[in-house]
Amino acid sequence: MTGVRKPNRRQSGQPTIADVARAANCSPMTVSRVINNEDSVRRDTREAVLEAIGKLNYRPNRAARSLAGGEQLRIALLFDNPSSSYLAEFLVGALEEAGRIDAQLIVQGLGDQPDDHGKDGKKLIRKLLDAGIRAFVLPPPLCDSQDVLDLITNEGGIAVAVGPGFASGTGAAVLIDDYQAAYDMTSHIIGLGHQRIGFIIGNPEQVAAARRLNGYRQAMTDAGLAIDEKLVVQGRFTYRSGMDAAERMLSAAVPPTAIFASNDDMAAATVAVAHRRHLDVPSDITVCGFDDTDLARSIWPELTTIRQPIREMTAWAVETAARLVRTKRNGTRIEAENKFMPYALVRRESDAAPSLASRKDEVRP
Amino acid sequence: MTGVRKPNRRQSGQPTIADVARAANCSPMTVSRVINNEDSVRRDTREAVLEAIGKLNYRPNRAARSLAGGEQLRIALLFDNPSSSYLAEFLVGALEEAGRIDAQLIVQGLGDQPDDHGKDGKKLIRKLLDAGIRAFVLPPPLCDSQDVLDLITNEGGIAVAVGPGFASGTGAAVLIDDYQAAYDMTSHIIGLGHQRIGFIIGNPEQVAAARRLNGYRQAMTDAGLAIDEKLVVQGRFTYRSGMDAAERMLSAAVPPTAIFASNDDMAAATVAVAHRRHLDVPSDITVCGFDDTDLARSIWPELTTIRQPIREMTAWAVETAARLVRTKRNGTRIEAENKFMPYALVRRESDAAPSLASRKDEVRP
DNA sequence: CTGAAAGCGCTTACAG
DNA sequence: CTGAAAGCGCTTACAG
Repeated sequence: MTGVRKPNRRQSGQPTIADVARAANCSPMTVSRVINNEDSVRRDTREAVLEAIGKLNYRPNRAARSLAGGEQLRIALLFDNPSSSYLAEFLVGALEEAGRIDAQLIVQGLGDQPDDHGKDGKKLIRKLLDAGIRAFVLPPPLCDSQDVLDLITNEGGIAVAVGPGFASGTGAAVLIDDYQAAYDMTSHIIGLGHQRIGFIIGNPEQVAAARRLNGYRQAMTDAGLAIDEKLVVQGRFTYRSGMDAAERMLSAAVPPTAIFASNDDMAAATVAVAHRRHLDVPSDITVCGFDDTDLARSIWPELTTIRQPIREMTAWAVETAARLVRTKRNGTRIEAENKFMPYALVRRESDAAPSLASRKDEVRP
Repeated sequence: MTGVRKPNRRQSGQPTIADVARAANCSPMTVSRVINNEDSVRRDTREAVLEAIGKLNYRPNRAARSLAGGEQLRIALLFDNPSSSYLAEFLVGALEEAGRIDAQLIVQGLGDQPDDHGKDGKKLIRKLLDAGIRAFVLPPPLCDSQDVLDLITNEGGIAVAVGPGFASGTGAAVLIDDYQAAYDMTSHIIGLGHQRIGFIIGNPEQVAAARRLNGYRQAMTDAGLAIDEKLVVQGRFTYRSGMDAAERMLSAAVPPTAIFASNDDMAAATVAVAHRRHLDVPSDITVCGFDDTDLARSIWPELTTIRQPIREMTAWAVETAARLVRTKRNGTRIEAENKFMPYALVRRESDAAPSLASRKDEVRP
């Protein structure tokens, strides 16, 4: 009477798709369909399955899923950002999310040649596409390159941009409202009483840099303040470029009483230049940054700056990349998707009202 | 004559364990044994398998492995380092290696409460152990806590330390010779002509901090220079602690002509304090750091410092953690293992010979 | 709209 | 030291 004893190799004791099928009185196949959101399931069948899933607290086994599906969800995470504190946040956010959704992250830097990014990036992406990777998470300036985006799209890949100037037409993008953030910071500085406010522009390859510049300009205009074009200086988001820009501005016949650098590296450089010229920050000059990287708290005085939720942004990017790959595989059309995240103005010690000494130099409108 | 056509569901075209078995003229089982480093495989069999693996460029399918094995190689990567440029390097090294060996990384930060690390760390590690994770890669100061190490060992886990003061008795450690590196830097400063050289000590919880201090002391003594204990000041590896220490030293009746801060954050703070006091670096005072984080190149002047190969160190740690877990699973006894990596003194712009003005203040021995 | 069968690529549990 | 069989938990490819 005794049948062959089936060896039990189940480890976890977790319910399986078969358990759910039994509880819902259907086949495992139907459960699978419900899990994967296919719409060819009758409404009440679906509901019964969902109820069983809930009751049993069933969670699909990811390993089985990817083995059977012949897929392994691999997401390439390219980075190229000069700021390693940005990078650290970027990576941590991605790793946490990848762990959550069981995606494998392929992390690749773009080398250290500062001006070859376009080419390097395309070469690397081509290699990854050849290796069968279809999902890419791209930080700026890579995600601002239409060439790069086109390359990925043409090969059937998915690109999710983190912090671009605009969303790509074929993928998704997560960003903050750089324009509004710069507008807010500029208004904050104006609110302190400053009128001659300098601005250091970021890397011209990044659209976000232009948006920050526009925010500054509009805030100045809205406050009825004239913009002295000598005080709007091109930088490249690097420390070195910030030093050059600050030197130029502080050598002006009538120097600014405040400088808004469009990232923290350039703001830190501005503080260093000010100190070298024996100017106190903030009593002689206000300096504000953007990004709230570690550097903002690793210099003295600590920087007033704009904080982006970088971790959350990358996490969203990874999750979205995974989702879009699945969507695409199902043949569903993908709509461009933009996700705006909140930012915050973080006030620290590098800003203050202009001193009387500097005020008398000001050109009143 | 036509048999049943077997549907082919293979997607990737990647070679499987069966392909390797065919090429090596053995069973899949034997290939599996070789992959998993079991030692019950005859030498020439193993070699044939390895050759086939190499020739076919075979990579085990992760999903199949964890589905069949009921488990997945998961390595917890804990971090707690205040420096995000260190963290970025740390993560990139780990990710690259994890991709290579196909391990899943569980990345966890220890929160932001600065003084609760011991407790927090233990709690988190216990949670991870409960979740079945057996491999841990730990940076300082976590890896310097015997409590933490014991906890992991007692639960049958493996700990690999990155940059500890000493190797744990039950796991492995990868480090540089902090003592010798500090000795070299001190000798370098002495070689420039300095005699009053201050030193800022790091976090007392980290054994590496003490080693750096010892290197400094020995180099001074070997050069026949007296150490003024007023110029050996306790810091905590943070920017803030570096500022306090530098303030103290530069307020001394006879201030130093050079300061060797035992990490870059404290060195950067020292430069800021010097600037605030209108001292030029390096013409008025030499400042050197340790670690060569991004910060070293994000301030002006750029710091002369000691570079550690952090990426390589973490990569080794991940690889070793994976290897030790497998070894342990096989029941083989694990020997403590120490890996020393090379370091380099990177000379930049923050050091110079002492000026004549400062020389005349010096106490000649 | 639903299901029975076969298979994904590996490992466990035996057996020799 | 080596291998044949069965199974991990899911999905694909068919068939109705």
